[in-house]
Amino acid sequence: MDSQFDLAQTAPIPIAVGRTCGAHDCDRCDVRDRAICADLDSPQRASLNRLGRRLTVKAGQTVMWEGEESTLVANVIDGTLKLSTSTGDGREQIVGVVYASDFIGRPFGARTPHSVTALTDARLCLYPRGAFDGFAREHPSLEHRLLRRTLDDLDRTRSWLLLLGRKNARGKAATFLLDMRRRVRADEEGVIELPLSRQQVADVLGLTIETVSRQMSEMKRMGVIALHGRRGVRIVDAAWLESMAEGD
Amino acid sequence: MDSQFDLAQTAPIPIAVGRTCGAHDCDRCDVRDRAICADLDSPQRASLNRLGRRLTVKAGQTVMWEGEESTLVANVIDGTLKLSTSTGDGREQIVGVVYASDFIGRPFGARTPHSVTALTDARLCLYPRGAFDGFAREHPSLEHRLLRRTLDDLDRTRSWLLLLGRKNARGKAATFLLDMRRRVRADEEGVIELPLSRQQVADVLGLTIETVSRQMSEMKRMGVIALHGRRGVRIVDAAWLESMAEGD
DNA sequence: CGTTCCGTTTGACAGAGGTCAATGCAGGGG
DNA sequence: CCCCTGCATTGACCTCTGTCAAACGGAACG
Repeated sequence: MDSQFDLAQTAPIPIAVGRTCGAHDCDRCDVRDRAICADLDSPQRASLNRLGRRLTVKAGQTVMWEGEESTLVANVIDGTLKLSTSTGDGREQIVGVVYASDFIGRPFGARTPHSVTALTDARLCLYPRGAFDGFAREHPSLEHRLLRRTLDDLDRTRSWLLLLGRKNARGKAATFLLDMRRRVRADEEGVIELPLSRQQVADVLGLTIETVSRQMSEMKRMGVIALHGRRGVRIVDAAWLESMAEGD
Repeated sequence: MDSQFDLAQTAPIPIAVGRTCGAHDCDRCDVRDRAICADLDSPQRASLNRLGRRLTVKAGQTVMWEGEESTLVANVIDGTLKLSTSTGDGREQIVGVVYASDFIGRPFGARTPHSVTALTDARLCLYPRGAFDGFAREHPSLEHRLLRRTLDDLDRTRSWLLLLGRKNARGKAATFLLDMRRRVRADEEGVIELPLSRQQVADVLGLTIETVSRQMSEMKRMGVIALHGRRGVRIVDAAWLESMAEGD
């Protein structure tokens, strides 16, 4: 149901092919004070760093597959990735979108419950799961950050249940745009560059690409938003959008 | 959208009205080895116990309200409760169902993101959030249990996104029944007593009560399940149900 | 044992969104 | 600079699920 884009690009690329480089300098890391390692002191960060490695992935590459053994976890240094699952007959649902400083993978568990695929080129800080688990158990401040982050993820995911279960297409599209406004920085003219294609937006919202397109077009016609090319959106009337998100 | 049942019973009952009793004996607690306090030693459990109190709630009572300040967290000793959110115009979505030994409330956060309402009579082990947070920070083994539990919750919630976003009514109903089979013990004849009314099942699946009812009736007609009264279900052909859950 | 209440089931109908198909258009390559 | 590829938009149609309404039936009560 997702485009051939993903299938074509991800199938032949095992994770080892991503470009890895040796240790990097954690003290100068871009996401140092937002990632889960933020509360570690410099020597602790260094020893965590020794467990892992950097990985650069290109847009479209899949880093982890749904249902496979959970062997890796990672911090996102840079870029945007999607978490997704599929039904037996191939319909896809995106269950999360992660950004710089977010954490991916399944610590303390045998299987990765969803696939992780890069939406943009991305840089990761990759750790073997077993080693990470051990390190985490010995560093409560790390586990604490991970716990808070997981609790936040859970809250956000549960609010998405309300969207998928009870909102109509209009409300879904409006909620999505408001969420993007919070998560993606706009340019000087207030235009947000969506990290997702129309199909991927549909996969987030539990809709078809046609319905998403129709909703966007109609909101544009109404003057709530303006569209700039395929990925650009400018929110013209945020209050109106908010009322739509609640279902009017 | 949920029945008057909830509104009538929950509105006038502030939490303080639930029957509380003094400290209980943690060492003899029913859920002692499954709840998050499982890895504490006896004196640690005792000091946690001193922070909290027992609370007995009746079916229909709401223990926490969506959006209110997060002042309480709790272990479920016994009974079943639902977590729910609503849209501005009153449509409800159940975002989780919790059972004995589960943990409820929002530690390390200002607001409770969803309401918690008892589906059956229930007993809770209630802690002030601030005190619990402090205790948790000082006891990594407790935080570790909480982290694992939260990671499991997140996985389960994400798989529910797939259900709500991409499955049809048939697939939703079938998946729900299979989930109940795992979570609720059947009697000698294999009959599962659902902890949810039809309306509540609808609120879990993002459907209307009529659609749920029709799906159940048709599955009965097909011989996949048998219905016993309002809440009883016996799964006759689990394999068939599983194929329906995947979408055939 | 009958009555009432309320959750559940069933039916008829309508509409939101999915499906299928054609057209439009942005962006990269020759 | 133009063409070509593939995503996006638009349109026509149909299906699934929601809505509204009525009938049913189990449980509690008199």
